[in-house]
Amino acid sequence: MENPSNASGQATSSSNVPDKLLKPYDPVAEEAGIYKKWEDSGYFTPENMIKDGLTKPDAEAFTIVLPPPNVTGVLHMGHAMMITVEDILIRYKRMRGFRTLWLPGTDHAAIATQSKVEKEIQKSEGKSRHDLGREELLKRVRAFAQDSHDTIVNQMKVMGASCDWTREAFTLDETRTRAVRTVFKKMYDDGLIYRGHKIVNWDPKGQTTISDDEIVYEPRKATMYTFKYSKDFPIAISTTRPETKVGDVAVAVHPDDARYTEYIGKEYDAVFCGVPIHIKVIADQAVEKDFGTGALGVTPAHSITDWDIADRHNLPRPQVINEYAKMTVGDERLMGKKVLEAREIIVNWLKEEGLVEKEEVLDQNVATAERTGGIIEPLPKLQWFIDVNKPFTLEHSTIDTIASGSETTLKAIMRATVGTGQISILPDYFTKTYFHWIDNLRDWCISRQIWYGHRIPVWYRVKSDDHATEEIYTGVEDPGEGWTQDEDTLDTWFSSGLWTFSTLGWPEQTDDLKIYHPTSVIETGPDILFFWVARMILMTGYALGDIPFKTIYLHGLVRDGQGKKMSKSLGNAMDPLDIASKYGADAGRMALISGTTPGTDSKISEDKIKGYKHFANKIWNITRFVLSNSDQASAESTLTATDQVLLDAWHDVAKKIATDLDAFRLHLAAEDIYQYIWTTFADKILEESKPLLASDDSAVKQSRQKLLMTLLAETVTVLHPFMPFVTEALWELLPNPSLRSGSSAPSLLMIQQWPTT
RNA sequence: GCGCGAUUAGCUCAGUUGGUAGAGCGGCGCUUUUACACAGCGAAGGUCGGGGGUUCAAGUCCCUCAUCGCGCACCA
Repeated sequence: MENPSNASGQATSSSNVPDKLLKPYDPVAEEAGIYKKWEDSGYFTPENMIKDGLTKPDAEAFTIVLPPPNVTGVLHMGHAMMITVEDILIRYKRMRGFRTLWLPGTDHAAIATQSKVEKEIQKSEGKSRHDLGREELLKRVRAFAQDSHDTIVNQMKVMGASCDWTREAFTLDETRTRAVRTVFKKMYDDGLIYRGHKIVNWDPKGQTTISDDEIVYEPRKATMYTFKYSKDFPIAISTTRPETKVGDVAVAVHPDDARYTEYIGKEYDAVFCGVPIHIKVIADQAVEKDFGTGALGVTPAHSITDWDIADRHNLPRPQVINEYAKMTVGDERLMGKKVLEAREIIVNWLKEEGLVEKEEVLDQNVATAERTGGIIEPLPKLQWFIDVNKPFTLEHSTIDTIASGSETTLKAIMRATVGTGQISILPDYFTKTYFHWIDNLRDWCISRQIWYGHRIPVWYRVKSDDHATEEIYTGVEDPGEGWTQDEDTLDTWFSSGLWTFSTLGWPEQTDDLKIYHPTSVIETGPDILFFWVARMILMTGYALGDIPFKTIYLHGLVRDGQGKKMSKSLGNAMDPLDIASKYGADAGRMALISGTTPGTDSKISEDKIKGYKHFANKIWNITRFVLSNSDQASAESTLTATDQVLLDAWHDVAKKIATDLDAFRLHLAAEDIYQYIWTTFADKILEESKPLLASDDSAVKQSRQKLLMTLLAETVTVLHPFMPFVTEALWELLPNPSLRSGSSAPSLLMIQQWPTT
């Protein structure tokens, strides 16, 4: 090979230094090709690793199921964080000899996806879902989901995700549908799923129910009016929602409140803005003496606490507001009016009648729907629920403190698994948050009035003999002719809750299930600890009597350089693809993981990413130096005492990195390998080597050459989980690149063994 | 109201069981020395939010206050 003459004179060339090493590292030129080599090798699939003798057949399994990204668009930096953390763990464990499976998939995200597509259709065609009809809308949503899926998979590959694409799953595909229906039927038969007429969170904007967890509270100013229903009514009450008061059936006071004892049990009639109401004074512990007048107007149909009070006192529950947040009672003044208009009308009426005693403005949290922003209207509706407190028999259990065949509840399962430490949460202070949530957990409303999702596997028909009785069927298979399926779909978290085992083929008793379940780690953001993580624990405990995973690793939110939350509307969102094309996926990964601890929000800036691009180039140049100066390096050379000390010191570093990775301290591991390579290997060892390599003492020289080659191969190996692309590219350029003997497998760094044990 | 977290160098953050404060970026000075200027060398910069306590020793443990953020509840 000819010595390339370089104008900047930056390189000495040597016969074993490949041309491309003479130029700065170009991530964009390398990364796509490298991913293809990995993928073509088939080694993302653990069975192929075993087949080729790279993993022992009896090796312990290490499993992560990918938290399925919603098919609502593109991946953002939060996803990038998730993929980076998981890929580091997976690559590390693969190199440590585990039977390593990273199972990918996507989530149909029911309401999120449908509302996004609906919005787009409304915008481009001016049509609503009702104009299109159920089938046509679903067709559009599916097409959108497919597009979105393809984008996501591409983004993941660009980031270097080493997941087993042959096992890819979708929360709405056939296998997952079978899992959903199987669990539904089992829960229905156990009496844990029931259909009930209860007060639910109704989103008038999205025209659907939502769960408690899908509510976000927004602080607003509200006027609280203190008034009496009529002139001769003895007790004043307070409310910020006078329009609901036409639905009042009682006034509740605290049993110990001396001011009102004389009225308890008495009943009154009044005509409230044209609506006749009948009010009974009752005593209930739920009333706070010190709030307002200490008397609470009970509106059972439109307030969750009032519904419960009505339950306790056997009160009627007249509905006065409908699904469109409009009044359903009264004369022409109220009937059909929106709640806000009705409020004004009633306030004016109260004032005219001289019933208002006090008006004050206060701060209030208004419940809004996370997805649509609509103000939640509590309404009584016939919906499907999961009973979290009802005892049932758990036939088979490996959950600590819950024996097979014993009676338990879903709440108890969620408590036991985490309480005993069988599942641990990182950082552990979230354990407290988790228990707090369980304490406040009520029955889970699982039916949604949208079309995209798992349709509730319940069918109805009217009995032919009496033409009156309704028959109900629930099951995995469609019962066929004459039956009508429930119109509603399931909350998207129902199917996500099954994810760790539905992806492994359940309800079939597959080998995958035996080998890879329970999974090792679930890695996700704390924002879906309740939505998803807790539901997985619930569902797995119920369906399998087992835990879904051993460790919950919660990463923090990724914010921009100024600490602002990234969002499209703020224009500060970063696209993982842009970062990869500008700095390389490796740089993006290192920037995401360095200086971040689980549970803590992190900030990422282009400067930070740029720093790690420089790091990739640094290793590139280290390799150039080592290769051009150690061409006579031989494995047979003996290390001098000095060099042995240096090698041992590196092995100590490598061991610490392994310890940190085992304990999920990824940020420490990343910083240690970075520090070692740059400040120790490059700045010290390489510099000190220059005179030694020029030495006449061949023992010293050969020892040093061997040391450099060894350190290069091993540091590149240890860095691989963090920066898989540049390390793989360099591995290819090393002369004798195999740390794993006796295998005919292609010499990919990805499948090498970790250098220390 | 209950609970949780954060507060460390100009900026962004590490700091695993208590043992003389670290990194990256930025800034400053010097160096184009044959791996790399996407670099090297050097220096600067912190009473670890305030106060109190435990200890031979506290960024690290305890109490308290302040500010910021988060979760849950309440919201008549």
